This record gives sequence, structure tokens and C-alpha cells, in this order.
Amino acid sequence: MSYLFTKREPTHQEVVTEVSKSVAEGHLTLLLSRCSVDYSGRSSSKLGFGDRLIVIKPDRSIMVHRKSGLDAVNWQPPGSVITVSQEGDKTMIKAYRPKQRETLQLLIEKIYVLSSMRLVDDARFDMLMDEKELYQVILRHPEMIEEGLRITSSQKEIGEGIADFSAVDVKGNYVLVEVKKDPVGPDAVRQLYKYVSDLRKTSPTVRGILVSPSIKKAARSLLTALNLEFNALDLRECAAILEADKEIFSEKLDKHFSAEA
Amino acid sequence: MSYLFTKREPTHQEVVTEVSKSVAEGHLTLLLSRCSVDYSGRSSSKLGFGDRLIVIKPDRSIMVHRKSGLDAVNWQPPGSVITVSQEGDKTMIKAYRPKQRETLQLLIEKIYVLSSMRLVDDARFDMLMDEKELYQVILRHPEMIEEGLRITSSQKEIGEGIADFSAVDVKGNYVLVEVKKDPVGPDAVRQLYKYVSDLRKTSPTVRGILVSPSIKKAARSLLTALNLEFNALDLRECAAILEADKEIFSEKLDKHFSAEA
DNA sequence: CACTACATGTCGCCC
DNA sequence: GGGCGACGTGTAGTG
Repeated sequence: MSYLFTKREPTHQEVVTEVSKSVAEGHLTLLLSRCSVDYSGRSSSKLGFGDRLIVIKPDRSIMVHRKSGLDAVNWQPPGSVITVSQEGDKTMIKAYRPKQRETLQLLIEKIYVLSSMRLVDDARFDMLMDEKELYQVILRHPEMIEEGLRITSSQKEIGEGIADFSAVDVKGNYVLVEVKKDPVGPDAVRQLYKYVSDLRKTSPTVRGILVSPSIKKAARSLLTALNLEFNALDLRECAAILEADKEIFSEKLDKHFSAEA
Repeated sequence: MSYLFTKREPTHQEVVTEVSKSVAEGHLTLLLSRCSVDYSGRSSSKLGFGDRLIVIKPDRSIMVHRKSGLDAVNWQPPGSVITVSQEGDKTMIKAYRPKQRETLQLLIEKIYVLSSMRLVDDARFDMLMDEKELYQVILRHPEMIEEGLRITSSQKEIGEGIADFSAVDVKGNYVLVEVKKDPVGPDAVRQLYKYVSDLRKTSPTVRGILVSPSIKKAARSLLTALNLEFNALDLRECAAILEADKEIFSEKLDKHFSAEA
């Protein structure tokens, strides 16, 4: 059964004992507390006293969250050396990263709730429709970009960069394709242009196609100026195609196994 | 006095009631629970059941943290529409962002701890030695970059971007300066080049200087190829200068007030 | 609201 | 271990 300790308004002595134990045992540690925070390392920061949530994970990462925003106001990445001690009538938590010589210090004035728990969690996280999956969809369905397009290679090295796809269009022109999951800005256009201009030195008819859900205004004008092309891509459509492909794949698997049986 | 509710192993009914109330009142809501997570929006993801920490902040942002890593495995930014309901023998929390049509769904099987608290926190967060403070040092001490350099403007708009400083060197050449707090890679070089190339169209002698603690190898070669320059910047030296400047400033303040007295 | 640039970004991949 | 780029990046500043 899962270990769980939780206590409302523990004493500083209890906090030192329980948090030390919790960190040592590799439990998740939660503190709702009034604390101040000092950080020094790659940058440095100071934060006076206020109510915050402190989270220490089994990988010895630590976060201090204020009442708003997704980001922690202060933190220390996994692998920090975490110590807890009593400093007069307060509790001090230090998180130190030796290699970066980074220090995070929490001075805790008052503890509202302390919780410590062993998290049991072996589930796999499945992210769908990231850039890798987009590649798969395009690889199997190049007609999404242009009718008759034939992909000749992926992750093609061009000079010092890598273009997503090289291909040949229906008229036999060489085509470079750069895929972006997000609306593209001018930087993506320049990236594609770098690859295309390298190849245009030898064969001037090389086409460059930028593929993305949408293109920003500044990028559009740069694109046309550089004689490149843009192709809109519906992410939801891609997801649907991917799902359909997976079903076909599992059907094939079924046939395979029923043939074996 | 601060509102605080915390309960070990509450029923689903209690969770629905208390979390709804907590979100409505603008409290911080914490759930240590066994849950599964489905996300759909800019991308989509699935995560099976496991023990996780759920945090809902007063700004109606929500995070789901697993046992390791600084990043939440799933989240929804501030301003989400958060609903809690009972679904058979489980609790469902939905966080929806109408504009992006993004949905996060948590199906909670078991609740270990529920806490809800009003966070009182008005402290100011002071970040030292970020890029803004670096700007101040360079503005007041342009000789750190180059003897005789005279800064003519900061945050100068160049075409579609903004260069950190424009300046004139001792020989009267126009100079663009880009400042980076971190060791620079090729992206920073490209950024500077973008600004410089815009201006070189009209006056080819424009210089571009990248200022940063250090430069990565790939960035160095790109830099020289593009006829740009690099200037190392000692962050600790900058911090020292900033401190010294602050002392001078406070001395001036002292004089000011003693003169008034 | 859109676009740009910053971040103690963090994280994973590849060399 | 360092370099490099993606991220559902988030966040602030600006027009």
C-alpha cells in the first residue's frame, strides 16, 4: 500500500524530520507554507515572505509556486542536493546543484500543511501529433502537400543543416520541404531558404515548400520575395489520417495473427 | 486569518463540493490522487492511471505533475474554464480554453489528499542580472564592449525586429549590438545578422557585435562567415559594476536629502 | 489581438 | 558530456 503522511500545521521540528525522511525515501513532498526565497546561480533573485506551494519530487527537483502562473517562481532541476534544517524559529530548505554552483534557499516561517507520499505511476505518456508524427503522415501521404509529389528522402543533409524532406514533383523538379507544426515566422522561411539557395547554385529550378498550419504576414512577404512556396496543413486532418492509418495497421496485425493461428 | 481546508481521503462527493468551492473562491486547490489524463488541442495526448499531483491556481490555471521532472505532464494556462463533476464512481475535472478549443480532462479514481487554501502573497519578485539589468550596465559603460563606442539608441527597430543597441564606433562606423545573457548559439548570430543585413543594404560598412559571456563553436564560424564580431562579457564583472553604480546612486540620494535638511 | 524576444527556460536527441 | 533544436513551450512588452 502507498505510503502517505499529511499533517495540518506541523511544528518546525516535525517539518525537518518528515521532509528529510520524505526526500530520503524518494517520496513526493508538498508544503503549503509562508516562506521567502533566495536564488543565486545562472542568475539571481530575491522574493520576500508570502504564502506559497513548495513541491519536492522524488528526482530531487524542487519548485516554489505562487498563486498565479504556470511557471514556478523559483526552482531547482532534478538531481539537486536538498537539505532541511531548523534556523531559530524557522525552517530552512536548501537545494544546491554542485556542478552549476546554483543555490536555492527557502526560509519557511509558517507551515500550513505538510504532505508526503510515495507516487506509484508507471503509465506511458502518449503524445499524438508532434512533429515526428507529422513526418509520418507526410511520408505516407505526400499528396497532402501536392498531387503527384514523390518523396525521395527525409532528414536530408544540406550543407550544415537538415531539410525535413527532399522530393520530386510531377514535372520532375527537385523539391525541398520544411515542415513546422506551429504557424511559421520569418525565421522558418530563412531556414528553408538557406537549404534551397545552397542547391539553387547548381540547379536553379529547385523548389522550396514550407508546410505548416499557417504563415505569419512578415513571413509571407519574405517567402514570395525569395521565390519559395507555402502549403497550409490542417493538423486535425493529419490526426484523422493518422488514426485511420493506425486502424489499417491493426487490421493487418489481426490478419497476420489469424493467419498464424 | 487565511482560509484552509485539508482532508485525507475525502469522498468523491466531498471532492466535487470542495474543489468547486475552492475554484469559485479563488483558492489554491491541491489534489494528491490517482487519475488518468486526456488532452486535446494544439496537440493531443493520453495518459493512463497513476498517482499524480494536481494543482489548480486562483488564476484558473491547472497543472498535473508526475513523480519526476520540472514540467507538468499536462496543464492548461490561466483563464481556463474549470468544472468538477462526479462520473459514476469517479470524479471528472475538465479544464477548457474556449478560444483555443483546448480541453484537458482528468478522471480521478482515488483521492489521497485534498487541500484548498487562500494564498496571501504580495511580495515583489526581484530578478537580478537578467537581460534588462545587463542593458543598464552596457548603457552606462559602453566601453565594456569597445573603447570609444557611443550608444545612440536602445531597443532600435530594424525592419521587422528590434536590435538591443545601435551605436557609433570611434571611427564613425554605425554599429549594431545584440546582447545575450547566455552563451550564444547560431540562432543569436542569425538574429544579429538579420538586423545588420537590413542596414547593410543601404550602408555596407555597418558592424554587428554580439555581446555575451561566451560563444559556441558553431556560432563562432557562422559569425566570422557573416563578417560579424563577438565580444565576451563577464557577468560577475557586470554585477560588480551594477553594485558600484547603485552605491554611487544612493550616495547621491544621501547628498540630496542632506542638502534638503 | 498579433508579433517579437526572453527564459535560472526544460527536455530529449545525437555526436 | 556538450551542442542543438523543439516545446501543447509560458510570459512580458509593444503596436
